[in-house]
Amino acid sequence: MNEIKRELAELISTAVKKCYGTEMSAHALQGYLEVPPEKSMGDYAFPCFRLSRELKQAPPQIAAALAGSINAPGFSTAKQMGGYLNFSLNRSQAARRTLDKVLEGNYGASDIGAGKTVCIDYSSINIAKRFHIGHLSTTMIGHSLKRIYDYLGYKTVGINHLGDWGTQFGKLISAYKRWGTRAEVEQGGVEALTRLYVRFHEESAKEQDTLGTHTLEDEGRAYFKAIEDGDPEAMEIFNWFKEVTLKDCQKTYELLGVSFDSYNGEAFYNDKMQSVIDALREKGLLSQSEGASVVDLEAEGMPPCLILKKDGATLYATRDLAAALYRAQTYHFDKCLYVVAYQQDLHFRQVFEVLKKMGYPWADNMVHVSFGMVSYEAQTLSTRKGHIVYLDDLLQQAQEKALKIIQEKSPDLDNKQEVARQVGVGAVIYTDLQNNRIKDIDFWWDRALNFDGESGPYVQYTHARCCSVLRKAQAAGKAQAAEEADYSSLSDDAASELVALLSRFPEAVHDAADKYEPSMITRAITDIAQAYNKFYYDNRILDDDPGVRQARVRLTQATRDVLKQGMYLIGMEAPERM
RNA sequence: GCGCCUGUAGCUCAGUUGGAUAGAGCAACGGCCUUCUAAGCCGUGGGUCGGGGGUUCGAAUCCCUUCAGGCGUGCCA
Repeated sequence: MNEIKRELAELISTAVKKCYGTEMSAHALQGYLEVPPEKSMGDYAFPCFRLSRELKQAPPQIAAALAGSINAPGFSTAKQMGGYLNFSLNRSQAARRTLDKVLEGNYGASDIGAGKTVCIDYSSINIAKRFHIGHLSTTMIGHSLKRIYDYLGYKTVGINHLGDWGTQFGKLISAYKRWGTRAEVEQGGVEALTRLYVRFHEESAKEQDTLGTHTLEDEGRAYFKAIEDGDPEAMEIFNWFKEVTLKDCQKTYELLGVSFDSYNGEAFYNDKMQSVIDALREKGLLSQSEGASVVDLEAEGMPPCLILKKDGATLYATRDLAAALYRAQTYHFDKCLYVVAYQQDLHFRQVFEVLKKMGYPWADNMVHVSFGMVSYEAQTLSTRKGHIVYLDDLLQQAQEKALKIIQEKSPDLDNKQEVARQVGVGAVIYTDLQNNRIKDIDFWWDRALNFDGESGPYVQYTHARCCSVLRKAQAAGKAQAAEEADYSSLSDDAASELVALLSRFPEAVHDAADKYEPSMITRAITDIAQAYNKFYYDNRILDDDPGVRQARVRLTQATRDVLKQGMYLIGMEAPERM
């Protein structure tokens, strides 16, 4: 994966053999290689403490012995520093190799996923609810993971597991039939549906307080029963509500650049649960407890998994089991990811455990990719209290702010609206994928709309800056053939740091996939942008010397490509001017 | 009560399967545009890595314990 590390590991392996006569696999040694805390110590370090036991010698002596027997001119020098064996790469050569590799194209891509399928369950919106900031993480983490796995050669299936089942939809139909009109819903979209739903609750509460009756609640339940039974009128209205919701959300998805391969949600699995229940019975896993049918998980240290209520109705877990089985049969996945907030941690552990008990070997390939909660100015999000930030409002504000800055700083830009969209939306996405997903997010407007420092616009700006330099290079007809580049001009600290970061980008992509952590890519491109900006100030790219100029132009090209690819992998667009 | 997660600079967070003097950004203050995009760059200040034990040549990282916060804990999803 990282050629440089691999070769260093081979050098160490050979040296160990030569000095001590001991066989140590380069592959194992490679894992020990690390980056020293300071540039002056070298580019890679090998801690010899790990070998002292086996080689029966003190670490500094091992380091000294190995350093003495390593001789790789033109590649790297090795020296002993305390218990470390430190390598200083030949910077020109490292630059040449890294840039050649990056500029080949598809840098960081891989075929390790060839022939394998990953299902990703993300976003999973609820019908008749507006898209708000609480839905952003599942949407963007899932979308990013899809792009990352695609890039590593996997076949990916993006699934929007719609929340389209439950009594609330019966209530919604009841409310619509009592107080709603077709035109109102056509025009108002999800907001109109939400108003109807809120009114239902108000009227129902009023009814119970003043009359002590439950006519509305009963009516809502009856309509849900009608949906369950496939009543044509109820189904017609319900399906229409679904369309209205999806149409509304589609606008936001388009803005975010997010798409799905399947919208099979809870309703879709309605007729697929009986076979799950039958299978559980057959395998003798179902037991009765307090009137309900459950799978006992006491041995696994978990509360029982509820499969059927005492009235025989199915539950959330039943539906998720049916969905898992369907996905296994339909997609033959090698991995099935659920990008869902950590509140549902226990639920997924139970469902996965039940699948395991059912004897499905693929049960081990189910992963709950959990993430933190979103609050708004230190308080819980609440639709009813109006303490909420809708995603389209956030994206709108972000775009407006971006446009204002563009008008200030780049009044001559042609496609201001377009760039404002890319930058505004990019800022929101970046912020969402900036930190480890497990962290809770407390939303504050000023933070969300921060365009300075470590931010989406910062990375985009650096990319645009690269593009600008490259345009100038092109315009001046100064683009030279690759062979003429003088890589020794990339030996300064700023350039070699940038080269080192570029060389580690493929590892970041792999790590992000392994850990289901898009933020690792966000961080990698932020570091690269920082390194480039430093390099940019220390050096004049379009130097008069053709060889120097060519080397710096190539480094700029490589930076642009990696930034663009990295942004793509987290779902950001990369404007060429801003 | 029990289970899971989180705790690092004033704030938001990084910190690679344990490694060298714990790093960024924001905020504060001070510099840098007659040179390729100043949404940028450079500098200054700022830390009992929640506390206490332990393992180790070495701990922010692993183990135990304790404190604080969040989430979950049977018929919602």
